Amino acid sequence: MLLSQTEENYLKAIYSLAYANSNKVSTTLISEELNTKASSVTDMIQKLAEKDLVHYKKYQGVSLTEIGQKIAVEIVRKHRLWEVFLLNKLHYNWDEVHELAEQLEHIKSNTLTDKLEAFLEFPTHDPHGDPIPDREGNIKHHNNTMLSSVETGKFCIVIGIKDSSDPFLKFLDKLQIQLGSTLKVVSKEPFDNSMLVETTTASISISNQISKNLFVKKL
Amino acid sequence: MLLSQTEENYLKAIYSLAYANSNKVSTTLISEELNTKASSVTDMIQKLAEKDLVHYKKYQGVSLTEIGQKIAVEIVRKHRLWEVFLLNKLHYNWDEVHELAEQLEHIKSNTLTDKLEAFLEFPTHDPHGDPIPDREGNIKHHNNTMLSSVETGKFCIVIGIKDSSDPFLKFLDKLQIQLGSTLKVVSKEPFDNSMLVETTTASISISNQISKNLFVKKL
DNA sequence: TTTTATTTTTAGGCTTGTCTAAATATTTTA
DNA sequence: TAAAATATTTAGACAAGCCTAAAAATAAAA
Repeated sequence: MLLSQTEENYLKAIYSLAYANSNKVSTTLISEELNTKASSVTDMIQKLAEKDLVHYKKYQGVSLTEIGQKIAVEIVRKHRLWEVFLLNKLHYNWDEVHELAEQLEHIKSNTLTDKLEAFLEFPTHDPHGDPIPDREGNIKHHNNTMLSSVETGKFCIVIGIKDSSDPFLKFLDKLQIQLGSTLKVVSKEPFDNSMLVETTTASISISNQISKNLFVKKL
Repeated sequence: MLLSQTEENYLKAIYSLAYANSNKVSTTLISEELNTKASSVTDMIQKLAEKDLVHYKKYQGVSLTEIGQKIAVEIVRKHRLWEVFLLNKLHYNWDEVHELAEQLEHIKSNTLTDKLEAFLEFPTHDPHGDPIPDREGNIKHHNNTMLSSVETGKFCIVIGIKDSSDPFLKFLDKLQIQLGSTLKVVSKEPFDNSMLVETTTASISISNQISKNLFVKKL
């Protein structure tokens, strides 16, 4: 089945929203995700339903069919592999790769994704710490420990981030916090839940808003 | 200026046709190149003329403006760099890269092309032997010696091909003729202008149609 | 439970890029 | 150079994806 970029973007949007909102997704939610109007979403949903890519009953919201889900995961796979390429090979910063990957994920080829994956030596996670689905669409979800829940005095490694917004990524760049950075929680401030953290190079204060958005692995 | 993929493809088509046909290009020629109808071409030409990307007077054919030419060369640059990537890094065959590069050349980014070029270590030619324009759009054209004009007994190296059609590329693959292959012209047949040629591994008969399409450097 | 507010869908319209068919220009040929 | 052939342009239509405005359905509040 050959889909337009737009159709692919709808599937991807539904996929990520369904993941965050337990399956059924509303028209409005999709329209916000894609910066379109609800009426446009309805149009496209009906088109996708005709192609058996989504389950749809009027006024009841949408969910992906098995095929729709499979395609969505393939796009996610492509997106994340390209992100790795851009970061590891072309030396982009991790806050720059997303926008470009949004374009590259739509390149059509039977062989490209697998060749790219092999060239990158089968990475398991993208620069944001999100897992890369394998050829069959299987995804290994990493654990959900946030920096905010690490105890005082303990060490941990940054393995991913929850909020991939541009300002947040730029902020992390400034703090010199990267995937794989080792952090030590020196102290916590009960008043505002901020914490004092040591990196290998500096000692920094991190607000609760930040620490709730950093996935870590405890050491 | 932000152009659609379609607009970019028109500029590229006009560019390569103008190169082969001394500047002015006819509507029909473009329609054949792009597999559309002449009327569609007229529509698009008028749109491109409004944007000052082509010179156009009714019934008189089109040519690229300076800006149009600049954009066309940028697309060619991107196309050829991606071809090198696909061949050198992802290990595609040279008859497979063109179609994929047709997609990749439309990826929009201010920085991607230059980063890709650096990653590939500033290649000067693509897998078909065509020169890669530099950042400023300068192109080094290679010499025009065809295999058909090499004298009996002389050696030469394959540096490019004229006709990049899929069957031709596949045929070269089968003959194990690649960029950089050394050939020796053993004998020529005056009757049909075919020639007997020795590669490092075999001795093959090459028709005039083939030998007229292979750029070589005499040794 | 009935009214009010919100969400979703329908209806009709717009743009891009394409098409066919008809009209107009240019080129070729006799 | 006039008639015939060919090339180009115009006119009108269509699909994809989007929009606004209005109608219909659902959810929330009184």
